[in-house]
Amino acid sequence: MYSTSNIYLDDCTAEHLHSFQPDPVHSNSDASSICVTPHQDGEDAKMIKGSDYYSGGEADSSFFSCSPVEVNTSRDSSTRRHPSPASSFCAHHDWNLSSGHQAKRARVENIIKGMTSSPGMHSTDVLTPQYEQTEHMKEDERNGELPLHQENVARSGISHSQRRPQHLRQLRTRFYHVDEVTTDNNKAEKYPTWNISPDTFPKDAFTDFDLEWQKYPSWRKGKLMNFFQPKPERVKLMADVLKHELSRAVSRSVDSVFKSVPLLQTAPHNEDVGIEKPLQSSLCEDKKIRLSCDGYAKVQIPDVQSEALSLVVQKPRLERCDQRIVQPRSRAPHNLKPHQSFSHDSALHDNWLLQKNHNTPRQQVLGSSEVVQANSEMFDTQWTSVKVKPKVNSRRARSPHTATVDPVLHGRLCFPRVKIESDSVVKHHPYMLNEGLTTNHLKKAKLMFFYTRYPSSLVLKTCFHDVQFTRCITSQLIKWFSNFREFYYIQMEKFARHALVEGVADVRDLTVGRESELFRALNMHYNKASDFQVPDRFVEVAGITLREFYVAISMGKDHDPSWKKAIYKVICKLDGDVPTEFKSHQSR
DNA sequence: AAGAGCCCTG
DNA sequence: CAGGGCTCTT
Repeated sequence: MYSTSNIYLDDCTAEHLHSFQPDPVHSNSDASSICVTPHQDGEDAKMIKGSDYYSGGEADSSFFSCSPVEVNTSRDSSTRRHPSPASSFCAHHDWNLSSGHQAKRARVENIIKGMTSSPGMHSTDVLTPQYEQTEHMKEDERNGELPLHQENVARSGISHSQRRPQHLRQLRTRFYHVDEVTTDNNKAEKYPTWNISPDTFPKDAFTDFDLEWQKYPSWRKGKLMNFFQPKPERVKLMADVLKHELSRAVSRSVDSVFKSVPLLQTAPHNEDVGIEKPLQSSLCEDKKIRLSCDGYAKVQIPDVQSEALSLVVQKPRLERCDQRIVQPRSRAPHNLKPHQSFSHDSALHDNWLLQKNHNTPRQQVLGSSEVVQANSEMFDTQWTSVKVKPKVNSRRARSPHTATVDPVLHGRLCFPRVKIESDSVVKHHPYMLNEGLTTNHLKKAKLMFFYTRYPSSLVLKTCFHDVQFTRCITSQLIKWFSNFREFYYIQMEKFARHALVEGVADVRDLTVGRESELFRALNMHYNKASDFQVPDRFVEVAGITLREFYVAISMGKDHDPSWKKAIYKVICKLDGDVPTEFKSHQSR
């Protein structure tokens, strides 16, 4: 009897299995995915909210193709007794029903069919031609019923928020009718009529029933039949639906909380600690995450709130960072992203932008009216595209730890030669430490060079909080800065000699401006993208360095093998503090 | 002796 | 940028 429907449902099962692919594009054109995707937990739930999900007219039509009969929502049962197009699929049935019974049965089948219509089937493809074949006499009536359906299909321009309630209303309506069908089954004819008020049932419990229906073969194949069974069975089904809906809603809520809110963002904000006593950080290191010898991360939550907690404070608040903060040079502050989630990269980028906002007093004056009321979310836009790159350190790339690390932690730990394609993996392990340095660490180190040419290991540890400091890591960082200095001094010597050759007579004429060639060379090296606002202090230090070289060379000191050391001594004293933002736990 | 830093090289 | 040798300082 219901073989046709069941076969159809089986087909739909396959479709829905496919539709579980979290592919928004796919969803767009796949009606079944509309029904299935909501079932996907957490991350995929975002897709539902996304405009993609309901954006296309095709999606609209697909959605409604799920329930071609639902549009027949009139309470006038007398006009509903017609064979549905679905009944034509049941050509092999040998029942000798009255036309009225056939019509009712066909309607039920049509409901089922509508619920499980295959992906990409436009409602009109399924429904209209057969209607035209079998329902000529009902043409006027259908025209009266379809508008709700077709109007929605045609209304591709309306927003998701506008459409969604309509979807829900129709889903509800559908199930009222299903209930009506089953209720009428209990009546004399054992066939549906359409007299039951929708108010009989808790509407919201069924808003997604259609979706659930298609997700659970047992419901489709078994429970479906319950609609034609005595009321106790039906009530049981309703109860099942309600139970499932409730549990699913709870699950979704929990998932969404844990996925949308970085796990420890809810932890007490510890930025005060990081800002007010940044240099104490290393003293607290041992309270933080420790990595066991086999490379597995061992997370320890400190007994006392300290740097370890601050480690998980992912987003600095600009307004608290520094009074010198002004608007970024090149990015508008309103470039906000609705959802901000922490990631390895975004953290670095936050830092990076915070640095960018670090300006000198002169710039403060100029930009004081544009002080960023920073929402740290604004930074993610630029950084989410950056993937964790293989560690820079080739030596550590050969670390045996790599092989033993939990794959889930891999992304967070930024192990060498691991290309992390999924930010989601990276984002959800805020307690993890990097075992190695990444290119983002290198970028940060370069930016730090604008403030300090000779960072102490303490400063390095403070600024690279997310790195498990080993001797190797420390020496690598030191080596980086050694290389930075090398380039810096080479440039200085080069330009000093060039100035001498040029015939610059007075040292006071030797200045470094932001438009100078020397500055451009330095900026290109340490700030290649030029997206960081180089602090004026660095420009000043560069000028001093240049003049030191100029004087030394002009005085012939360069004949001394160690003539640069005196200059180094001067320059190292010009080191300034690294801005707090570099230290406040966003070193990645 | 150990470590820091510079220099040179690839 | 990394590796290695070298010098210098502690």
